[in-house]
Amino acid sequence: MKTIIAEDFNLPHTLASGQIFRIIKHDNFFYILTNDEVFKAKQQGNKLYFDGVSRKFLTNFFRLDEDHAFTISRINKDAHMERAIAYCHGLRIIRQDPWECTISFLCSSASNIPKIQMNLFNLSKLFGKKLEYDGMAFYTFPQPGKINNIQKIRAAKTGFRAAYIKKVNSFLNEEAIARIVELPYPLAKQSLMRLPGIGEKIADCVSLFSLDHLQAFPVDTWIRKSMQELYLHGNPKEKEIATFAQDYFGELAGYAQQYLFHYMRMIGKEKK
DNA sequence: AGACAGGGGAGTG
DNA sequence: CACTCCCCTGTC
Repeated sequence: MKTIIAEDFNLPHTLASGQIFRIIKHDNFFYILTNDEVFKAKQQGNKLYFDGVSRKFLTNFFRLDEDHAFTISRINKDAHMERAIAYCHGLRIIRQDPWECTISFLCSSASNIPKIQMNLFNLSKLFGKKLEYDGMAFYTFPQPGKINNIQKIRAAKTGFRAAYIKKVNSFLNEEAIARIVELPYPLAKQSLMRLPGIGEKIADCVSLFSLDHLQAFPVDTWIRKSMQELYLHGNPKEKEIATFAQDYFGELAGYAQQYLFHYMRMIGKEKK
C-alpha cells in the first residue's frame, strides 16, 4: 500500500460531489474506476492510502499538486461561501478523462446520481473490458467508437439519452477529443455544444471536470435555486446567472460552483 | 396504484 | 422565450 500526504484534501467530499460516478465503497476503501483504470484509496487525517495507480497519476487526478489554500482564498467572497467552504473543506475538482466525462454527463440530463451511476456501470459492463483487481471483477470504460449498438445502449437503461450517446460516440474519436482538449474555454464549450444532447450545462460540466477550465460554471437546477436564494432575486435567466458568477467569482468560478453545489445538496439531505 | 420529479436538450409555436 | 416531450427509476 502506498501513502501520500495530502493537505487540504477530503476524499469523501471530493468523491460524493457528483463529479465522477463509478465508485464502489468496499472494506473501508473507495474503489474508483476511471477510463481504463481501477484503483482504491482511503484517507486518515492528511494521509492518503492508495493502490492500483502511480503516485503521479493520483496527484494529477486529485490536483494534489495545486495550492488549495490559494484556490479557497479566491472563492471565499462572502458569508455564504464561507459556510460552504467550512462544510466542504478539502473538496477538489478532479481531473478526469474527457471522454468518460462527456458520456457521464450525457447520462445526467433529467436524471439523478444513483441512476447515472447505474447507466455507467451498465455501459462499462456491456462495452468495456473486464478487469480483475483485489479478487473482484470491474470493467473499463469503453473507448470512443465502442459504444455503437443502440439496443445495448438502451439495455443500459439510458432511455431517451441512448440516441445521443450513440451519435456522440460516432462523432468523437481520439483525434477529435485531442483537438477539443487544446481549445480555450469558450471554443471548447462551443465545440462540445455542437454535439447532439449537449447544451450549456453539460458542456460546462465537461469543461470544468475534464478540460481544466476552472472558470466554467455549470448551471443546473440546484445551482439555479442556490443562486436565486443567495445572490440574485426574482427569476434570473440562465445567462444572467452565468454572467453574474463569472464577474463575482472570477476565473475559479467553477470551484465556487462545486462548493455551493455540494454544500446545498448536503444541507438539503440533512434537513430531510 | 398512479403520479411525479430527478444535475437537460431539442424541437415547435 | 415558453412549452412539451423524450426514458426510466425511486418515491410519496
